[in-house]
Amino acid sequence: MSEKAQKSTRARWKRATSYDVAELAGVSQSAVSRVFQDGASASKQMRKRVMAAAGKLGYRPNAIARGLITQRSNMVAVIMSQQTNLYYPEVLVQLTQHFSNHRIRVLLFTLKSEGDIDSTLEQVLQFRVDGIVTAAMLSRAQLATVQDANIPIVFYNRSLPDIPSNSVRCDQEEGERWLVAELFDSGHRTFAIVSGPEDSSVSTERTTGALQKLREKGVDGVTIVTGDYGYDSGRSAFAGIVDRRGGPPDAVIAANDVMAIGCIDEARESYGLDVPGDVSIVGFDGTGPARYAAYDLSTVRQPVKRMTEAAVSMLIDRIGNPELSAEKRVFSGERIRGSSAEFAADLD
Amino acid sequence: MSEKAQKSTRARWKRATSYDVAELAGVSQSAVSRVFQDGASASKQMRKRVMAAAGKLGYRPNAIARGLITQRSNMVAVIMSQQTNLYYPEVLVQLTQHFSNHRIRVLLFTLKSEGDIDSTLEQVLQFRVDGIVTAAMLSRAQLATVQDANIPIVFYNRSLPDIPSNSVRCDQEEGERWLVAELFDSGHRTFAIVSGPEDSSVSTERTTGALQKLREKGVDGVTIVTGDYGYDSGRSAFAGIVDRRGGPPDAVIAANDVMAIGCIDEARESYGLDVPGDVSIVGFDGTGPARYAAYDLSTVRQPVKRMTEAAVSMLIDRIGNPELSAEKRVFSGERIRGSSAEFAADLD
DNA sequence: CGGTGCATCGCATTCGAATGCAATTGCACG
DNA sequence: CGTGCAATTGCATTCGAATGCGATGCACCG
Repeated sequence: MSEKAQKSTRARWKRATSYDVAELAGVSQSAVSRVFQDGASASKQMRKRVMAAAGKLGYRPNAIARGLITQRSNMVAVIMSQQTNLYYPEVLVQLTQHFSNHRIRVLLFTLKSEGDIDSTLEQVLQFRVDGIVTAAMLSRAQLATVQDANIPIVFYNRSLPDIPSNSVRCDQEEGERWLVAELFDSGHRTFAIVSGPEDSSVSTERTTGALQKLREKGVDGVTIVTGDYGYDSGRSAFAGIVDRRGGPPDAVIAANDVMAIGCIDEARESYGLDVPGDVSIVGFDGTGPARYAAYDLSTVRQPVKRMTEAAVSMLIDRIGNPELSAEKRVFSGERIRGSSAEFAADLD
Repeated sequence: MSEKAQKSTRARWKRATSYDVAELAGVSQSAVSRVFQDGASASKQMRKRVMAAAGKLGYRPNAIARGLITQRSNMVAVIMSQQTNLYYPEVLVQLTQHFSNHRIRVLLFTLKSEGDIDSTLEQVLQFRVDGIVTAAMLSRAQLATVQDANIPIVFYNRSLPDIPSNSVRCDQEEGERWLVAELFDSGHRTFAIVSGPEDSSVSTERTTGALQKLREKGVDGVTIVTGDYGYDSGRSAFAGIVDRRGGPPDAVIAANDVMAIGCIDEARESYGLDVPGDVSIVGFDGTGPARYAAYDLSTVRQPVKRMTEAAVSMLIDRIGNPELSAEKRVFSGERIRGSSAEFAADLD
């Protein structure tokens, strides 16, 4: 196993290259290269000799050098805005998993704020990734930069209107409209919204969807407070709502599950309210905690598995064929009726 | 911005190289290379000319090619066993963040099971990463492979006993002993343990720590059931415990917070038990949900920020100086008294 | 005005593997 | 045993940037 002694001229130890293997096996470097490829032609005995020598030297092909000559790094960049949103880790893991089935590796980029994309993007481009999946919004100029560099890109849960670009997303507005409709139809008349951070496009869409339906139903006087997707911000948001209105509304619509849970806890603990008796609270995402018995949220679950699969296959298709025209795929969320909101059970 | 028209002989578009820039600027390729480096010597006007040409061509240095010649990929591998454990995503994000402060990128590897490390490791090695952080256990042979390849590696939350290797971890056993001691001292006498998956070394340590202290206190007849770190497994684990014992124990020690929450829900909902009145339940990790008012777990929080910082700086030190001898850093967890377990408040 | 030293720049080579092309081998068949 | 075709193999070049070394220029000093 560990017979690396052969050339260890004291300290400096260089990793074996295909030339070393070739020399030891008494063949050419190209032969070695071919043995370590899939479709290449090499005789059975050649394979054996080369593999033997390679094993002895502990040789493995250098993916960096390979990438240089083949113009394929076999890496994709995944860009995520570093948010408290519990929902992204799952996305990340799924993406990684699916890509790895195609022998592609994920190079991870997280953003402190959605602000410093520019420098991040520069990095991404320098690494010559084969493609990009971004869960952070890009400006028109930034997208243009990427396209000029000829790198396929897929937007996750966001898309630029009127611009041909690839995206996979969950219909946030539709989901939110459903939640509101259910609340309204089961008798709720006063509403408050806890939105996410200002720079989150997902939050914007959710808020828009909710307001749309509320307006349609003729509801006004909706209190809107801003959170940061975190638990504490949910709690203080609820307090803020009660404060501003002088009492709780019939229903609170939180931009994600975690804040919804924060609202519930604050309602119960600090105001002694019954949820859903006194106030109904709904979330969005359908992440783990939404199912916890103490909360049992009504929410909309994003079909993460299907969405990530779609993103991966769209990207891979474009890597293989850059001429493919843009495509946007929109998935409906799965509607979940929990018990933290009083929905009329017989409707729908 | 988008003046990429210059050489677009129809379709095939090649990205600008340092030679293209050199030609346009009327200087040598080495000059271009030097302008794009930190410590290199280049006159002010040279900088200007080159930057102008580079801007016109949309040139950016090719990190792949650079990596080949400098023998530094500026990438590190992070290996995580794909687990439900809510706690890892945070670790991942933190690691990425800290590495990026050192201009190092994270190449992510997730494992379906801790089993297929071998193939994963092979991949890692092929990509010539500068270092590795692993949150999955490696066998002795696997570690040897990595060390033979001369790649610094840091274990996260696990370490090989008796083998000089770098690791950063939280003292799981100590934390668990504290939890058990508190429970015992406040009167609990019958115990059950919900462990994590068999192949999770972290779970093993936690269970060991708990059993240690229990034995020390003279407790026996401890029921042990196995879970998978997930919510549902927590619920069924509790049911299994009651089933096997013919009733609930005084206290349940879950290997992580999520399973603890599952236990609580099952106890309350399916058995009508009061937590912590009838049964005390403790967890481990100190992740977000542990603080939710409905659960308010007694748990041990891992100091993620400090641990990840430590891991990153240890690794970077070793990348800079491979001769540094091995080091193990152990952090104590932060002890959190929630209300899901009845601890005697006046002690300690 | 000649000499010394430093900053700057270009030349040529290097990193490790893939691949087009040509040369060689092997094999089947007549 | 000769021919033809296909499968192997080797040679030489290529990918894009970094860097040791030598050449040049310039300032400054005596």
